[in-house]
Amino acid sequence: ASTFNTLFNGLLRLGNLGDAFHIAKEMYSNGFIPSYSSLMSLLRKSLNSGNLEDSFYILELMLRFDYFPEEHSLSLLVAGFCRAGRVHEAYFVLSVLLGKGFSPSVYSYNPILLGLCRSCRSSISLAVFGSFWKRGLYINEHTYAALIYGFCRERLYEEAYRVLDQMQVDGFRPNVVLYTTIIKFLCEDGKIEESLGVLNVMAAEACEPDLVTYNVILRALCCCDRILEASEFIRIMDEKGFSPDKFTYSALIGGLLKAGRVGHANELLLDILTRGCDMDVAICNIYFHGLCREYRSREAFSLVKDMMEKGFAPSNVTYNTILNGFCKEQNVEEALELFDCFEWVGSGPDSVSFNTVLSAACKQGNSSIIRRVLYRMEFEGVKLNAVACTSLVQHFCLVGRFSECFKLLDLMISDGITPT
RNA sequence: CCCACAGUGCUCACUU
Repeated sequence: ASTFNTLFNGLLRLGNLGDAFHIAKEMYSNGFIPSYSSLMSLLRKSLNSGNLEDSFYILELMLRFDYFPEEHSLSLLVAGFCRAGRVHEAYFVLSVLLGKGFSPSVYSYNPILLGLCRSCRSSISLAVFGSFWKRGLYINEHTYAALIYGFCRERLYEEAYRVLDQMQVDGFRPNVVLYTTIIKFLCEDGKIEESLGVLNVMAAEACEPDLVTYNVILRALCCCDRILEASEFIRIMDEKGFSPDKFTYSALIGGLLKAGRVGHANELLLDILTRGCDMDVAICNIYFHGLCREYRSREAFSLVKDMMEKGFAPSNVTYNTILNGFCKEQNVEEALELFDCFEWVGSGPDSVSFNTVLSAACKQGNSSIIRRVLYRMEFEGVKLNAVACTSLVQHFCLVGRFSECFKLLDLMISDGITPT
């Protein structure tokens, strides 16, 4: 056993997690027991490296030795799965632990509730919450917040308000973040009056709105061309000592553009850009988008390159905007070539990047480009989503290839993609 | 003791 332990700890210290895990498994099959602290150390390192799979198996091995994980590590694993959209696995981990008599903390089960809510399964989330409640697990304001978030997102406001009431009955006070969440969903759903009502509730509850709250409301007001009310809010903000940030500006400009106030939007945009304090990507992207809308996408692209020389860091949205511009000008083939010219950030081109070119190719009926885009998506591991499927279905219907349409519909059903 | 959980802007098809 001491040989194994020495080896295990050495590998661990070297950061060779794979082999360390292997040794631990060997120990298990030979009837030796590694120490709790060394297995926890392995789990922590694995989690820090961001590998959920390995971490999962390490935890599984620990459970075979009847070791429970540290709360913090467990929450990292659970939250990691949830963030990756793998709520199922997170839930599985937690239920196994519950079955063994372990009592997880809010940090481990709140992410599951939120994960369920993010995937539009708020009712299930509520049921899970109910079962946790019955087991007597402690809950906190985030527990309620997750449910309220989910119900609002699914536009089930009655349910959301019910949870909000219950929360207060249970002795928790809703905070700014929670109220702002509700306000945001109401605004997105076009229920501005109701969202302003929530603002009044906040005032009654002595809960002060913050800059985020105001940014949400300003955007909503600008979107439906209620500029006077927006200016009134700006005055109030000023009175309260809030100074606008980059979110405020992009919310205002974006909202004005949505309302078709191109002139006002440009005025504000140029004002900010020429003042040129710190260049914000999102605000620059709005400008690039404006150029592209006027069929000046090449100009936009050279501008991006020039600005990069001066230290500007484009985002993937910047690149997607340029792609969209090229496609609008019917240069779809060239847009596809641009994929290799961009210095993509993070995990590379995303579904919007591909959808932009794919939908343009579908509109043109250019099956050669469609094939190449699909191939590349496969290669990059980007899955077809509702937007991509809709574009393709439309294209196949147009060219009379109905069998392909049905194949796509099958794929959508099996992948759980909701048609629009 | 610390650490780990929720809210805001910019880009894609359809719809209009």
